Amino acid sequence: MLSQSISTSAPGGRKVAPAPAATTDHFDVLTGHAGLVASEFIYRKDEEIYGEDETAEYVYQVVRGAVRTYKLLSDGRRQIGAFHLAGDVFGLETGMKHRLAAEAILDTTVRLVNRRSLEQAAHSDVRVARDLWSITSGELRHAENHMLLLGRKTAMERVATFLLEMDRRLARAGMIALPMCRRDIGDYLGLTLETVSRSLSELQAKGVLGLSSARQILLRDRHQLAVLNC
Amino acid sequence: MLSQSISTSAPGGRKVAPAPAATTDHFDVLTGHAGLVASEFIYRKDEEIYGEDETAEYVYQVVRGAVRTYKLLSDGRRQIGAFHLAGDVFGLETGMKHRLAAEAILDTTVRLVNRRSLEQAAHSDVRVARDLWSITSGELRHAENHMLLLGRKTAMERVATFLLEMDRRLARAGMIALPMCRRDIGDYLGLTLETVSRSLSELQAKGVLGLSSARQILLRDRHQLAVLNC
DNA sequence: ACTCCGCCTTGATCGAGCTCAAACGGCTGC
DNA sequence: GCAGCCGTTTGAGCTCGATCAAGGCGGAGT
Repeated sequence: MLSQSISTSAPGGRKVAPAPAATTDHFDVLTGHAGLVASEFIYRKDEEIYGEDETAEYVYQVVRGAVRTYKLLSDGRRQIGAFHLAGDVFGLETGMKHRLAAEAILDTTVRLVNRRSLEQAAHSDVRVARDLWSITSGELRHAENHMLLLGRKTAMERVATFLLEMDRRLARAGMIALPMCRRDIGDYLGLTLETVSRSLSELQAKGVLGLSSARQILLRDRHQLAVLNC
Repeated sequence: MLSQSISTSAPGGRKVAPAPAATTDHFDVLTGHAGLVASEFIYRKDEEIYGEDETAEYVYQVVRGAVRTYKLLSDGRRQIGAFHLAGDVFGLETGMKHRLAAEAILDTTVRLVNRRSLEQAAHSDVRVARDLWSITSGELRHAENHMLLLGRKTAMERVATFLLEMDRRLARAGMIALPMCRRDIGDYLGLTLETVSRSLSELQAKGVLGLSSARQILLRDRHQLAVLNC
């Protein structure tokens, strides 16, 4: 089945969304400058956006939805490197290939721009070049923090750090509406889904958070989480 | 005691090395272009080069020796993010501050260049801008691979990956001469020094490697290591 | 040559998180 | 309204790597 309601042209065999087949409007977060052609696509839940080691033709920005990027070991063990939420850029590379695979966590709209035209813009506009570097640098900062988490934090500390990150990135009206399942969280934190579930239950029992449903979280005591976060 | 044999001027209160107080020669790996003033410094074993959250005034390149960059938790748990060996650039940031601390693993000579002058060069020369981005992107690639290691690999797999990385980066005449102690390796791999030691002993017992001394390693069966590395 | 000290190895035990298993709950489609 | 299913929770037992402990080894300094 197709990812989009109307199919027109397609990069990499995928189908183009109807309305803004080509716009000169934004990709603001990416470039801060116009002159680039951006298209919108919709990926369905669990659909692959690109694979590991696939040639990197496009750079992406999440419009609506959420994306996970990950690496796999040959036996199926998975490490999610990052979750990308509305506004986030992903898939930006300096080399030829994507170093992680990317999948939609739920039905997700992305804006994408040709990677070569972006590099061309960077060639003529130093501000674009600086923006590209800044995006990669931001990803590196996240990865460095995450290495500390994966290498040295306890399960409870990992979950606390995760909750504070999600609170910062997607809290609306004090509530966190998680787009991802427990397995995704586990594969992000280097834990099993059972350990994630147990940690959340323990935090709920202690009154640190409230779970109105499994994916609707209310943080009641951010200070306590921050202590766990070290 | 001072880090250098002769002291002259000093950035950040440190003492300048005698010979090349200012050269227009290289920092080749960094810029690929001249016009930048680079100084050389010597740091002694275990000396701090910069601290976490310290203002980033300089970008560094290892000339001789080795450097570890790391983050600490409040209780002293440490995660080493990377080892930087001869030729490697480190300390490059887009933000104001260093996100990891840096220490010399042993007596180490570094070349350093003012961060602002480097950014200025990037402003006028798009190739410099591209190089800076590439360096950060290379660090990100390493961090992404390391997240997979820290989140999902077993102790033996981590040690195997480490050995292959060091073989690639510093093998001379088929031998690996490790500059770092077992604790450093453990803090890099998210293990204890005892587990690192046990893993190496086991690999030696299996004939995969030979230890002429604790830090002199001969890889006898790279294929077996590659299998463990997945 | 000897001693000291830091680094490394090895052994014994412990425990945090994993694995295996079962039951629960909420959503979807009939 | 009901059945089935997927995601989640909870329980029980196990295992890998951590912790605690004791020696060994080799290089630096006297």
